[in-house]
Amino acid sequence: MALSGYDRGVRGERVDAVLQHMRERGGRITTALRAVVEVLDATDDHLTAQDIGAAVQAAHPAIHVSTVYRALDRLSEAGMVSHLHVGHAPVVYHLGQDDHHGHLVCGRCGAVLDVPATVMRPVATQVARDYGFTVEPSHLALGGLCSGCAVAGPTDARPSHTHG
Amino acid sequence: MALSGYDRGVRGERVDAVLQHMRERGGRITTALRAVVEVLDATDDHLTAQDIGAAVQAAHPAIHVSTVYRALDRLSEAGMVSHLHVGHAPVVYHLGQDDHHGHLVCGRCGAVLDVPATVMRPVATQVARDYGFTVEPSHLALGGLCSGCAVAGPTDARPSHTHG
DNA sequence: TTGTCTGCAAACAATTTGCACGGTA
DNA sequence: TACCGTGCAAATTGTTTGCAGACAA
Repeated sequence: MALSGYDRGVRGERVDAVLQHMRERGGRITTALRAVVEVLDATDDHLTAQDIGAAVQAAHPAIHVSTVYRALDRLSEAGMVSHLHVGHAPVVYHLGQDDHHGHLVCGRCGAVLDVPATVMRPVATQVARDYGFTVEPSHLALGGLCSGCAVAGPTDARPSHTHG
Repeated sequence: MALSGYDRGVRGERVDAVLQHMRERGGRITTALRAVVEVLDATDDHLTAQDIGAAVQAAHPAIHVSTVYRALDRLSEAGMVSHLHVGHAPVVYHLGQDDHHGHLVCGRCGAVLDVPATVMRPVATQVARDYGFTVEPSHLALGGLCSGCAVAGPTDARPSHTHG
């Protein structure tokens, strides 16, 4: 899912770029950190911490989920990873600061589609004017049904716990 | 917070209307159910289950939080109550099916502002056309900063756990 | 009377944290 | 070598569930 409608950089190269950035920031490049970044880089999906943990452990069984959380924290602070709250499901993470896009979250299958921030701009402008509310495109999520699920009927925004 | 920009019906009358609806639906009108509805009716705020539990227990100490959850479930199924996921904070509930409005969620103070669905319509239309995605206005939340918090600087959408 | 709801406690899932140790710089 | 980052286990938080009893209809 999470079919990116636009370019997000060349896969693989991104891993090095991110790690380089983390290094310059004074952080240490550990096995866990690298593994997390690689997992995130290897997919267009928006992954939960558990998803990432499982993927990381496939290669490095000793790496604990709590370490994944801490790596994600570190990456978030550095602005290299963003998170998104999708309904009642766990938080999903993805590579890159997403200042430049919003999200469409399917309430049925849990898919997350990225949309350029430009789509959101009109609403952002209007609520700024009418409510004094500053929309942060990065933390923007529109609930609804993706094209695949729309044919299956309405939703209660209560998808099964697994997503994707 | 949650300054309703439009009318939501006369307070108090709503309680009876909701309970009446529940009765007609075949449900039983218990002390807990009535208390939950009254709490929701008494505020424009969007309350967490814990908030509601506390308020309910002020009048009826014996009523358990799990009962509040079950009452909210019942009310949700009946379409009398809607819930909203705000960032990493707990789910908030409010009276009325909110098919007709969206939400602005402040990432700093946790305030939830209601906005008429019309504001969201342009985006809804555009993503429907471009992505085949059907936006459900009820499950729509724009993250950002409310007017009060905007002056205090940017956010990480990581407010303190308590909100309001 | 009867079956829905409730109270309680325990289960659960996601995430965080304290502490001593290990590995990166 | 000096710390940052890690592993583990335990604590937290929000929410759900099983069960026996209570109460609305």
